[in-house]
Amino acid sequence: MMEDTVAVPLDAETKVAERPGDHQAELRLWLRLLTCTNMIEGEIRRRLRDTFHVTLPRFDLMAQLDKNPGGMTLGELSSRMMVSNGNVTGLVERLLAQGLLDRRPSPSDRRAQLVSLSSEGRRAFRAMARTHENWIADIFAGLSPGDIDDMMRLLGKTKASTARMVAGKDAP
Amino acid sequence: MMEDTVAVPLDAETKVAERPGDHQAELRLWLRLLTCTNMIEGEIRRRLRDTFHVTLPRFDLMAQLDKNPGGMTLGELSSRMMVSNGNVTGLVERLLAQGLLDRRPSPSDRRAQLVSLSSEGRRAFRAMARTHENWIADIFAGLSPGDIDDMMRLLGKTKASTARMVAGKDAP
DNA sequence: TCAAAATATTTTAAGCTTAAAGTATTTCGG
DNA sequence: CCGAAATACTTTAAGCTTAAAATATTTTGA
Repeated sequence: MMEDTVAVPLDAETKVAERPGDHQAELRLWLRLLTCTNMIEGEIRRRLRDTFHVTLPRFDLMAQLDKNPGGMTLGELSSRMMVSNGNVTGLVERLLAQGLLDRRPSPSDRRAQLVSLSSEGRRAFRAMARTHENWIADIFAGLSPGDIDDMMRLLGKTKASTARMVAGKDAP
Repeated sequence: MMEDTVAVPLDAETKVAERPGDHQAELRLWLRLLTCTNMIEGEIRRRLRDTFHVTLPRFDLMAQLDKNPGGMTLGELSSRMMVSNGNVTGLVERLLAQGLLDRRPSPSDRRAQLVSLSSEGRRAFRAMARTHENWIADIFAGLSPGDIDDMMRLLGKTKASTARMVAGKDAP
């Protein structure tokens, strides 16, 4: 059997199941990626809570609506946010109760409803978004513009590599 | 495109708040980092569930115990995993109920207890870890060794930059 | 047309997660 | 020694999240 054929697997796309199970570099990369992201996400959550008394999921939902002033259905929110339908149902309920959203039936589909930011919701979101943008800039202030470009490129490559594994891959 | 003179609300106050509030590059980087990490994490969760009927937090807890055969206190688990004490209490309860953990009182401190993998837990974890390692290798298969090095370095830089913001920073 | 399939949403049950408050024990300073 | 502070852990209340089942409506195809 092919033993010492270390030669770069190229794009072979053959599962890694090659020789020995030594994938320490990839494991360490994944651990660092996860730790780093969680650290940033935790800090953003903490600040949103302490400064604006809002949770990250609610902020994210409001951000989607801010980008779509015409309103969105729950299904659109669900797919844009990459979370389940039931999740969106609950988030919208709570934001409606806070008076940050408006809701109206879809004119074309009686199953669906359209939600959008209320005027209070839009005002609140704009204020939060400005500050949030500065937090993010501060967090990445240690990276040069070149670093940011490099990281964008590498993350793009990672995303593409991951996409090959998600959903099917083997499916005909 | 956006109108180009939106009169930046220049509310300064933070260090980044230089001239204009244009931190689009950093925002896009953060969005991509988050999306990429969530995509990978979601896939790993899905596979752990479908293949081994285990959740990621339980897998992570078992991984800590596998690295510490002498047993760990809940507090050690909590700080290593970077989650709250109450969270660990619940995870340990469920893993004990599954027979995957052993628990004994700490010989030196009657407030504390030591938990470790049961023999069944160790056997189960080892099997899962081997497969998990291959999943991670597959996911990052699109990155060259050089890419992995670059990404490790950039994430290290990001982590250091973030650490400056977390906990205090302004505190005297 | 009309029944079956697809779609939009809600409900349910289970688990993860946290902050804050509470309990038990240990440590420390006087 | 002894009371105060610190530490290890648990409990509680609230919210996030998902998969799966259920409901309502629309679309589709014979």
